[in-house]
Amino acid sequence: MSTAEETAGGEAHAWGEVTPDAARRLLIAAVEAFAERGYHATTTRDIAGRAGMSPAALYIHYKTKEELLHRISRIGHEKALEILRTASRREGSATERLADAVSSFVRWHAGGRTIARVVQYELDSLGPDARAEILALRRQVDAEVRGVIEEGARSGEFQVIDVHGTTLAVLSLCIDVARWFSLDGPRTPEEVGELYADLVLRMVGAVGAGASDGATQK
Amino acid sequence: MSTAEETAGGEAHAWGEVTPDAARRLLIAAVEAFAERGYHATTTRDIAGRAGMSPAALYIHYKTKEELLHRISRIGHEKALEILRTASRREGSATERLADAVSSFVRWHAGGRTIARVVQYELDSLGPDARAEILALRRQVDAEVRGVIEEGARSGEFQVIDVHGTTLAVLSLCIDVARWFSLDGPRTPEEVGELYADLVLRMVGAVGAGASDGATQK
DNA sequence: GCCCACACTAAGCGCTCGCTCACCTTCGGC
DNA sequence: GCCGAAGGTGAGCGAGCGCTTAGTGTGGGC
Repeated sequence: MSTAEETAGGEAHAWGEVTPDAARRLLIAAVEAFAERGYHATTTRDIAGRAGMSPAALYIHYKTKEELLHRISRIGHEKALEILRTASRREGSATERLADAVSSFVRWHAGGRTIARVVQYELDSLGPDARAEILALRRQVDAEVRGVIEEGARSGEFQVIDVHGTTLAVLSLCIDVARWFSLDGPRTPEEVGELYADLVLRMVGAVGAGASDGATQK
Repeated sequence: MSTAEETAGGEAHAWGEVTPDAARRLLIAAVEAFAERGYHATTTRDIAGRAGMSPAALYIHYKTKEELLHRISRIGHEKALEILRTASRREGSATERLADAVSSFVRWHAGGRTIARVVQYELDSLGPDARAEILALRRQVDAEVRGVIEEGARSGEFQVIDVHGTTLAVLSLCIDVARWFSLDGPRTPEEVGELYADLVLRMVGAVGAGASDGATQK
């Protein structure tokens, strides 16, 4: 069996901010287990075992199993928000920024599929307080994408009828990548990111998008 | 508390094929519970309670809790496949058929949100044999949508670079509706269906799609 | 070289889970 | 009007759950 760090740790997420070392190993083990089996089907014994520790060791670093999910969810959402902010606030046209946002957001959902699955699908397993905190982060994610689409629509770059609905659809498309993507599949995260960026530009009616020669972005 | 039939039964799915009556009530109760809390977080006592029966009654009609999920999953996937087949095999242009398929598929995911959630997100909770059976149905769903997109691409109606990837994205968009849609939200299932049909026609580069006046379909 | 704070383990507590079993109704066939 | 099958119940089993507690090894400060 491989250790937790060889699999989830290789997913381009540093987890550097989590200390001490044992707490980080437990967190990575929990991300893996939650992504594979779901929060409720994962036992604390399984998490501790993946981290190479006894079941009781978990409770030295975390108060409950739910605290693990809460921490994972917050770190993941903060990372997702950072990715979208970087893309949407750089210089460039709305078209360029939307394409960048979608492709990098999709790359994160595909490449870091284990954490993305936990972030996107285990939200309901959190208690009311923790869920409320995470939902606030999600509203910021939504606002970031909506902002770019709104700008493009106002400037005439995009042809959008329903900005809120289209924002929802764009995020929806990106998020669902975490459900179906597999590293064993025929596509790399980069390829899916590029394809999806092109599809989204078509959805918003960006000028020049959807031409027969393919993507307008590189 | 309301009974199972008042809520999930009102979701425009007949469940008529399930007999006897007690078995149907249990199935509807299970759909509700699985959709709300997830398969693993749902107890057999909860299901039986919602159906107004004792915990032991469940085992007269079903061998295990997993058999309930299997039955629900198969019925749901068959319904989904039927919806897509009806739309994709009717007469009309590829544009009309794709718009019809997307809008009716989305309406089903939004209006029948409880069963759609179970169908789309509890697949991994099935055992290997049951999952294999359901995956075969999902390949048929995929093929149905891909067929329409392929026809439109071949005839020149659509401008599609990657047929498989675009099919994946279209289905992805529809399926994710089950995750976020709420009847308490600002949109009706019909409105989302129309919006999404328009967005999908833009994605495939259908001629006339994405004009400033909105949807090309009614 | 002693000591204690710290990280960790072995054992197990109380509870709830999926599921079973002995028994009880109800009801159509004759 | 008796009878067996079908459908239901109350009680509870064995297992595994989240989590706790008493005790152990260890490394830095003095």
